[in-house]
Amino acid sequence: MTENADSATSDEKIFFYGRIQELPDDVIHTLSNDSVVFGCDNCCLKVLLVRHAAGDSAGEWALPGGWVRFDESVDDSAARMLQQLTGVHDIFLEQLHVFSNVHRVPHRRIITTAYYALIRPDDHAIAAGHSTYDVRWVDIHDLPELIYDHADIINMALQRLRHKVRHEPIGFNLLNKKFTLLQLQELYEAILDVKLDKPNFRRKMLKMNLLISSNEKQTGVSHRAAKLYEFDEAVYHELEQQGFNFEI
Amino acid sequence: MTENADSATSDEKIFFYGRIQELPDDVIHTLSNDSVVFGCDNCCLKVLLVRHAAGDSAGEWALPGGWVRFDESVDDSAARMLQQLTGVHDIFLEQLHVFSNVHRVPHRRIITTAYYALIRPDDHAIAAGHSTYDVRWVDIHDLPELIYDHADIINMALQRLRHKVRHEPIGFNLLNKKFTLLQLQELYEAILDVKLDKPNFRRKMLKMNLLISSNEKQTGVSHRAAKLYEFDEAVYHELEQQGFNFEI
DNA sequence: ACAAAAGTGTTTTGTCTACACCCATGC
DNA sequence: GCATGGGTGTAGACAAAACACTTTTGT
Repeated sequence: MTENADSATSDEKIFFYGRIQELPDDVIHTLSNDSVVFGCDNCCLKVLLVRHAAGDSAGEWALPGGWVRFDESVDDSAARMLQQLTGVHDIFLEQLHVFSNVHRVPHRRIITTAYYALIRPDDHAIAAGHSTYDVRWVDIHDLPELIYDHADIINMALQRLRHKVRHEPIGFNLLNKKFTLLQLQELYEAILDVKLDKPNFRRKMLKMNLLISSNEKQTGVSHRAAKLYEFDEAVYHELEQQGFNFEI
Repeated sequence: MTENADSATSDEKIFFYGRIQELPDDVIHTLSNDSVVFGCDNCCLKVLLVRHAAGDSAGEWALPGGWVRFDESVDDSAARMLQQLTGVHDIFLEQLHVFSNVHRVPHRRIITTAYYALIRPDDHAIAAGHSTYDVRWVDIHDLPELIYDHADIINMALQRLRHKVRHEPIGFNLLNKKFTLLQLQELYEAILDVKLDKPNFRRKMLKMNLLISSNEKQTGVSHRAAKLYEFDEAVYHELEQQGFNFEI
């Protein structure tokens, strides 16, 4: 993963690549990346969107994205972009799909590899605090109009997230390291847009043996404090080898 | 889907793009496609590989692949390549992953979008009958050494197939339109590399209501002829809307 | 008759669901 | 003491696994 975040000029290259007429020399001009960054706050599923503060594209919302440099893989370019945007690395980041319709960007041929990323509440602030551009968490039910095919990209990302979250324990990447069972349940309810039965959800989760019960408890709540759990990645990978099937 | 299969020169462009030093003008020079074409024969899972008959790459096996033209999407480029290779269109064809390591192809920067395809026994002959190049079905357990990162690509495709086949009824694309329940079972056994219980498998399948029982029976077998079934796509899409979950 | 696969039935075991219930804590 | 969520128990419906069994057909 390349990591030369010389912000001043790099940021210029990251956002709204489509609108920058003079491209840098070190990028592949037909290839970009775009990321759907999911976050979960107050039981709402949100997506990170960016908007140019000024210029002819002012006011238009888009997914954060950037160019692919000659000296990096496409995956790395997406990770670099995310690192510059959120300040966080080692984020859950996976390829979603290549969007390559000939006319997806007017007057240009730009093929984009779309990614989806999951980030924890602890890291939300960093993302939202970007200065030069308008960067904002937007509720998934309340998306503005977006440039190009970015709405399609979000759509597919959401479908993929919904599907994947039911078959693999990736949801944990949307929670802080330690969480209560109810938080986990509410996360699933937010993503899948369903109501789940509390006792049954608890049992199902606990029976999988994927949760390490820390000895800590919730603090600052006006009711009985819940136990905090952590996701046990090691056990998961073991079980995975044995053909274990995570199902929610 | 573009369909100008002027074989003579087009075939030249399709195979072994990596070895062609002079690229055509109408393609994006950094972008290719590669497809893992799965077929199932005699209860064996196979992959379609190609080999140059002559030249300095003679004897080296590779996935069938080609360049992406300026006037087509990447998906279309893969479909076109497959159509030229197998003579069949409307094949099951899905994006797998973008492979973009900087050094995946020596001395060049080529980013490939990998696909996986499923084709029916009825169409195997066409594929294998290609003239100019060596095109061959190879058992998945008996793969030769492959150029570049093509082994990785097959690996990922196999993983994806195994995963997907358990959660979505895509396996039917590897069988002819009409099939017996045992053929279906053997298909699953070949893909997943497991033994399944016949009575239970039958019941599970039939209970899903995804099979139309034609009134025809198997012919030319030296035992009681089995009923032939067809996959009912219409019913599947209905059930899918209602949140139906195909699980094997 | 026998082989080979088609197809059915049954018992056991476990898992999912729905819902009733008690527990701990802050206000 | 009551609201709020934490956490447990349980009966009934339902589905999975294992395996014994009968039926049909070609040789």
